[in-house]
Amino acid sequence: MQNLSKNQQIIFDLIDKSPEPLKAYSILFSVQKRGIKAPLQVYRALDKLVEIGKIHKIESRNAFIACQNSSCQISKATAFSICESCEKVTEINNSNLSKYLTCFKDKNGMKYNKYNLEFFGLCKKCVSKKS
Amino acid sequence: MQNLSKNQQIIFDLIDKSPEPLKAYSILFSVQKRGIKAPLQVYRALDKLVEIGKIHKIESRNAFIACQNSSCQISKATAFSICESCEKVTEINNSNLSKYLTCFKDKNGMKYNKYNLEFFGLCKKCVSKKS
DNA sequence: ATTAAATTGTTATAATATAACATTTTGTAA
DNA sequence: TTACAAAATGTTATATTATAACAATTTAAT
Ligand SMILES: [Zn+2]
Ligand SMILES: [Zn+2]
Ligand SMILES: [Zn+2]
Ligand SMILES: [Zn+2]
Repeated sequence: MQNLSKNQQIIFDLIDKSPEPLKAYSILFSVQKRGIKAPLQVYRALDKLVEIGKIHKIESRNAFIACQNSSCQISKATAFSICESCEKVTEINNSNLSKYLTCFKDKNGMKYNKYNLEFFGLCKKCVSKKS
Repeated sequence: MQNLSKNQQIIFDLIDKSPEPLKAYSILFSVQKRGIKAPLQVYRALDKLVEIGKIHKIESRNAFIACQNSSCQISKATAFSICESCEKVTEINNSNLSKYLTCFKDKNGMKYNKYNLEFFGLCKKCVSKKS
């Protein structure tokens, strides 16, 4: 794995330190003091980081999170749990699940080489708050 | 299931007839001749149609497709296959898969009440074209 | 008839993402 | 070490997707 470029490193560090998924323009705002001034600079770094599997995009939220697995095969098999109340997102690392989905074949005979799964619900904290 | 309103019906008909997922602004363009002139009118109808399970949003494409199952429990359990070459999208109706995912519990103990799964690959047509 | 909920209409604006082009840096191989 | 190609950067403008705010109208149940 090659080193990250300057912009990629700045943006990865920010996402990696964040306890929650970050949106592109909130990233842009945060890194402006470090010389990254335009949306494209952010999006290009994000694209690359996604491509090499260091971060993932949470599609339903248009937000980015650092890979918590180090075992996602370059973002080809991703699963997340999302709390609909506090918006906490956790990457799921479950070998049974990933095996099941990686091997899954539908009737149409199509061969899949990638999947993304998002679960929604209430995290433990939010469940207890409501009761 | 109550009847759809005028705007909802117009927009559902369009999506239902389309062989491919439709994007909001392409829908807007198509229904302007029928008196729907503003983005919000489209988005409101889309929101409602998603809510009642008549259509689904393909999150990775920001596009909408009619439900092909009639058995999606109000969009609480959705799975799609997406061809990365021709962008054909098919809703997967596989009881084994839906059972597995509906019952899935991760170590974190979080209880899920909804999921969305998107598979990516090459459809049969596109596979044979490349060989 | 009364009323609440849902839907519609409308203008403006926010948020997300890419096009196009020029320049610089980095890695690699003659 | 020079020459070349690939990757990354910088910059301006613009395209695409989505929501805020407010007023009016329609629908459906008492
Ligand atoms: Zn990961
Ligand atoms: Zn929560
Ligand atoms: Zn469906
Ligand atoms: Zn295809």
